[in-house]
Amino acid sequence: MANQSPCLDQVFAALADPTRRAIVMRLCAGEASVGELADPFAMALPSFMKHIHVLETSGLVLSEKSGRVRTCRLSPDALLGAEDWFQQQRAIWEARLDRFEAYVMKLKKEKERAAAKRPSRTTKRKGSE
Amino acid sequence: MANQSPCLDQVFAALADPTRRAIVMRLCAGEASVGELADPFAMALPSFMKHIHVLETSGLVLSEKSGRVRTCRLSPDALLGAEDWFQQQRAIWEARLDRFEAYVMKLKKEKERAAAKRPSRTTKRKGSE
DNA sequence: CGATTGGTTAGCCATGAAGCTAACTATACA
DNA sequence: TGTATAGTTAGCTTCATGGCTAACCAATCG
Repeated sequence: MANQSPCLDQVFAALADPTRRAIVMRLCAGEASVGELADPFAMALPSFMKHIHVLETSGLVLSEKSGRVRTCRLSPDALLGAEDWFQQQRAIWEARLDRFEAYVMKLKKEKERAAAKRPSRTTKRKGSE
Repeated sequence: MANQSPCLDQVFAALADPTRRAIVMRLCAGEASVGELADPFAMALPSFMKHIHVLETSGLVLSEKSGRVRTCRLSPDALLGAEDWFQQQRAIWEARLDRFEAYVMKLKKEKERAAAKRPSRTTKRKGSE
């Protein structure tokens, strides 16, 4: 019952913006100052800083200021947490698919057995593979 | 150079909402009607339908109506696409970490070699691990 | 010291997202 | 045929987001 997702909200929201995804991608390659990060974007600094702030409050990015330059780096935990979520969903999804496949196989076998018993009923299924 | 992300925007935005994540999780376990999906949520139907619509336009969910009931199911592609994004970032991140580690190792060796040459300079580094 | 650079704060605006109610459509059931 | 069920559409509020400008620190550098 524990709602383990209060941070996923913010992580996904942060990653929903292409600018912020680009920042994350850039930071994957190594830490950088705000100015360096902002450079490729045609955007006023304050606007850009908002993105940085969103990334920070989501936990995706850490930063600290030394002198007058703020250096940002990736905090892998949030990223990994989000990736985990996908993997969990995929696990459930795939488990279901396996069960479904097993079910289909069972049906198939039963049908074959039935067909063997009374061959009168010919191939009368529609597009079921 | 191809900007393969116009959909990631919508996928991540869709997943940023806990209601919609819950819907996705529910659909991982198998398809369901809108009514079934909406049942656990204390929310007016039209509001809930908006979430369904967001999930559909993001490509995460497919639905079709037969009779008066609309049945929803997960479309795994978008989910996998988003998961891919994480894996790509992690790959870059880890490659960098490896390079960084190699670099640190190199520094370490050089330091040891230097220390072996002139043992005068004792342990004079500050908290660098 | 004074100017420049790098970032920050404050405040404004437009848009969109998330919720609601009310009214409507269309299928299914009696 | 009439009524209940399952969604849908329309339209409204409220609040968050993403962008801007202008003014403001605070380190550096000449």
